[in-house]
Formats: sequence, structure tokens, C-alpha cells
Amino acid sequence: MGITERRLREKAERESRIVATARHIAEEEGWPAVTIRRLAQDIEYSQPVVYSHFASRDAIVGAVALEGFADLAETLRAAAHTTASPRKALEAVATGFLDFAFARPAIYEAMFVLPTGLRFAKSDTPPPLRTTFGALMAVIAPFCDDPELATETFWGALHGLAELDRHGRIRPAFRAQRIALVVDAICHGPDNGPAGA
Amino acid sequence: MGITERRLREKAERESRIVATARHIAEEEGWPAVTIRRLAQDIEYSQPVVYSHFASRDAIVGAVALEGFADLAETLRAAAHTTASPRKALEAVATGFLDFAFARPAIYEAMFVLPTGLRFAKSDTPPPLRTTFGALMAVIAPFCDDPELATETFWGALHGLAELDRHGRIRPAFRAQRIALVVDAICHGPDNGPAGA
DNA sequence: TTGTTAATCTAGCGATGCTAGAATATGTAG
DNA sequence: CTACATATTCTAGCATCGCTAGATTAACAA
Repeated sequence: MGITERRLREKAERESRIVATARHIAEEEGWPAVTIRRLAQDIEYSQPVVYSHFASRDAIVGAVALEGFADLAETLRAAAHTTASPRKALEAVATGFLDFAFARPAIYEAMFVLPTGLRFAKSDTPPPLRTTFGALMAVIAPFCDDPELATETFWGALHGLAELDRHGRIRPAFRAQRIALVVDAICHGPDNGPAGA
Repeated sequence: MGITERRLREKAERESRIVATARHIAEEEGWPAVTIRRLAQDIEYSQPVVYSHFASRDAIVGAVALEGFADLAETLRAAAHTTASPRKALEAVATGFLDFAFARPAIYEAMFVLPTGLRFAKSDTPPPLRTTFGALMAVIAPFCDDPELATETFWGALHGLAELDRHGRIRPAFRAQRIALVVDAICHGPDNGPAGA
């Protein structure tokens, strides 16, 4: 039954073309430009074909978000490995997170702002989401005694700074200084992990 | 010319009815339910009348957001005055901020997530926005040497925690502990203001 | 009472997400 | 090769959205 396999392969390929197209349009023109009609036109199929792959537009956004989490996890992992100093690793990851948010605002929006139907902190949470969380936890763990709680808080701080900055509510020029403030606060915190720097 | 005054008064009243209606629908059914048709129906006028008050749907969201900022500023100011301890004031404001986000998610969304056209950090930034920022700055100033930078960072942390929590990405049950972590980090930070607690 | 201006409404445009039902390929059996 | 059955894809359309042009009505002035 090589025919069935070929069919599945072609279908999977078409699906990833849809996701890639959605991602591309979102990055170039923003998410409002990502319409089902536009996607159908770009992949050269009719609209119902798009719906044979994804139940709704939100599901497509979710698929792009999932790819984004895989990318972000890899980015953070790489940032953490640029230095042996726990403090510098923490700062590198924080900077990497915000750089990602500003370099790929549309993907970041899909991951953190738009409705996607993705489920977090559940038993069926997709691997890329866990991996991203893990990458953050890896660098903050040395500085705290409750890594999960600290990671949640660290993540919140980074996400909030990204959002306020993205919306023009805080001064873009002081991005690095805000990161430094966060990193300092973590390092000199109550549970003052390893000797700083 | 009492007639003109009455006209203006009636127009202003109708405008605030639009905003109140939008706020009410958003709180009860979410922002997607706030359509121009629905607003027009509820205030018993036709759609163009709504557009004679606001240039776009986004502008209506912005008006609700502005009211929200006034509310939030008052909430934070009140929270800060419940204690003389700078540390407890900081914690009370942080808790108040997050409580506001979860008690009025739709208004919070208008203030921080949805497109509104509101301008921050500019010369024409509306007073309520400045006041809210000031309320945060008032409680964090004792613990830092660059109040503006610290306020931006503090604000980011709070907003990020609110968003991740609202989207179900961090554990709701640990909200208070995350706040405590943030407060501790600020108090024991590099510029360790007044003797803690 | 008539004419002018301002306020309001009706009706519609161009989109959107999504879907039912027709049409067309595709693979199988006689 | 033909006829049927199945799966795939398309055409066409629904209901709804934000927004607006042009007709209609109300309010005031002469």
C-alpha cells in the first residue's frame, strides 16, 4: 500500500505548506492579513481544503505558535550554553527571549497573545511548550529553591516586559537596563544561589 | 444659548452610555460580542450615531480602557495607603494589580492587550495613564535609585504574570507566592532600600 | 409658513470565518 | 475497457462583521 503512504505524505506536506504560508504572511503583513481565502489562494487550493487540515483559523495560529515554541526553546538553549557563569547564562537567556519577541513579533503574538487552543500546564501539553519552560528553568534553578515557581515568575517578567515594549508603553532604549535589573534582583534575591557573576 | 448647552450635555451623556454599554457587554460576554450593531441596538440608535461619537470600534475599546486606568489608579493608590510599611505597601499594590486583572478581565484586556490607539510615554499621554504609572512608582521608589526604570520593570513583571495566568499557562494557585517572590526580589535587591518589612 | 441646517436612519459595500452540496478525480470490479 | 464506488476537491452561499453614502426626518430661523 505505497499509495496510501504517498497520500499521507502529500497531505502532511500540504499541511506544513499551510502553516509556513500563514507564518510568512503574518510576519510580512500581520495576522489580520492571514485569512482563509488568502491561504487557500497561496497554496493553490480551495478554502475547504484548508479546513480539511485545520478545524478553524485559530488552529492554524496554534500550529504557527507551536513551531515558534520549538524555535524559542532552541534559541534559549543555545543562549544558555554561551557561558559557564550561571549569572551570565541567566542574562543571556533573558536577552535571547526579548530579542526573539522583537525579531519575530508575529510569531510571538501567536505564541502568547492570540487565541490558539493550546493547552499549558496540563498532561497533554505539547513537548515544545515543555521544552521552552525547561530552558528557562535550567538557568534560573541555581538561584532559587523552588525552580517551578521561580520559572513561572521569571517567565512572567520577561513576557510582561516584551508586551509593554511591543505596545510602546515603556522606553525601548532602556530594554537592556530592565533586563539587568531583573537579573540583579534574581541573583541578589533571598535565596542568593552561587556567588554572583 | 441654553439650547446648545443642553445639546452638548445630551451628546456627552449618550457617549458615556455607549462606553458603559460596551464595558458591560465586554464584561458579560467578552469583547467579540461588542459589535457596533449591538451597541447601536442597546442605546436605541442607529449605527451611524455610534460613529458620530467614535471614529472606530477600536476607539470605543480605548474609551473603556481609559476608564479602566482611572479605576486601576484609584485601586492601587488605596492599596498603597493601607499600611505604613514600604514593603507591605509594595506587596499590597502588586496584589491589587493582579486582583484587578482577574476581577475585570475584559477591562484589563482593553487596557493592555487590545488595539486602542492610546498613546503612552508621549507628551499627549492621557492623565489616567500617568496616574497609574505614578501609583506604581510611588511604592517602588523607596527600593531603587532609578524609579522610572524600576517602575517599568515592576509593571512588566505584574503584567506578564497577569497575562500568563489569564491564559492558563502558569498555576493559578501559586499567584500569591509569585507575588511574594517579586516583592522579595525587589526588597533584597542590589539597591536594598530601607530596612525590609 | 417656508427654507435651511443639523441630526438620524435605511440600505448597502466589501470583507470575514465557515459550510452544504455539487462536481470531479481516483481506485476497484466485472 | 467499462461501470461503479469512494474519496477528494470545488463552487457557491450563509450569516456576520466594520464602516459609509445618500435619503429622510427633525429642529430651528426668517
